[in-house]
Amino acid sequence: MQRRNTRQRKLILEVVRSMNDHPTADEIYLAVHERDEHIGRGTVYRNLNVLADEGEIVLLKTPGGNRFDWRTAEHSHVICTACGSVADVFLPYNNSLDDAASDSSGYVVDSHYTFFEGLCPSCHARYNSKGAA
Amino acid sequence: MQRRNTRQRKLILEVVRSMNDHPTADEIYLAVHERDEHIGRGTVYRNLNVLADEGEIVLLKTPGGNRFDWRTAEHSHVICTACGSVADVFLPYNNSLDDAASDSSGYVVDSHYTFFEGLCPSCHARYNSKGAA
DNA sequence: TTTCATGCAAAAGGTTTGCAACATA
DNA sequence: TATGTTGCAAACCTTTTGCATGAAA
Repeated sequence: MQRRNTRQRKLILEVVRSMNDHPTADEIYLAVHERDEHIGRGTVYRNLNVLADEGEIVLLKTPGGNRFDWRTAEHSHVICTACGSVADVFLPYNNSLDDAASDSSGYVVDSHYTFFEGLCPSCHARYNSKGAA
Repeated sequence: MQRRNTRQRKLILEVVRSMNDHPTADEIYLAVHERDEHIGRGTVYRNLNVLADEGEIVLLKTPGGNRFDWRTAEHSHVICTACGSVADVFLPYNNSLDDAASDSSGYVVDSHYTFFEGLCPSCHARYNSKGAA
């Protein structure tokens, strides 16, 4: 299937690249919709999948919805267990883990990703000031 | 909120413990429903969350639905990218990663989980015999 | 008896899809 | 001109929720 570089696809990629966080699909739809109110959700969701497929952006499956990241270099993520915000974590990729996992599971493992959980700076500050653990 | 150990809750826990894979919430509902056709989805989903909350079982968020695992000891998982099946991976937990992630992100990281991707034995065999990479 | 939990069905939240009209190559 | 893509709305799937009824403690 030969792909077409439509006006909409270009706009969606541009918008994702302009967003600094790790927006959910719907947040991207909202941002795109602000720039062109005739673009539908279907188009945005479809194109996000296409772009992720092509490697233009990275799909990040998180509880509460798929998120997308324009940084395609290998890196991990941390999610705030209080507010759900996501940030980047740059750590060296440990290839040997995949081999160890293959041995342990019997699957042919070719990759892994690590998801960290914790509190973002502002939630941490808030919890601390309220005295909760 | 004082919890009650209802007939339904006991049955649901029993069913999860009897399932060897990593069943999705709905698969568990189906299995429970086979034993008592009056139990509703709401009850099963509610109780799975309660049980996970209490630490009786472990909630595993995967694309395509939440899965549950009766093995509560720390371990990782591998998912087959072809058929979606999930298996256990027993690897030592690397505490130092959390510190490194804290440094990298600015979050206060307290845990992480690693998700492996690959092919399960039967999908691997199938792909190989068909000649695909 | 008190109040937490159930069963049912409806709602919610996120994503995908069918299809006729449209636009890109 | 051929066919991938859009826009719209409806369908889907998984999970949550409202509420009257039922059952643990």
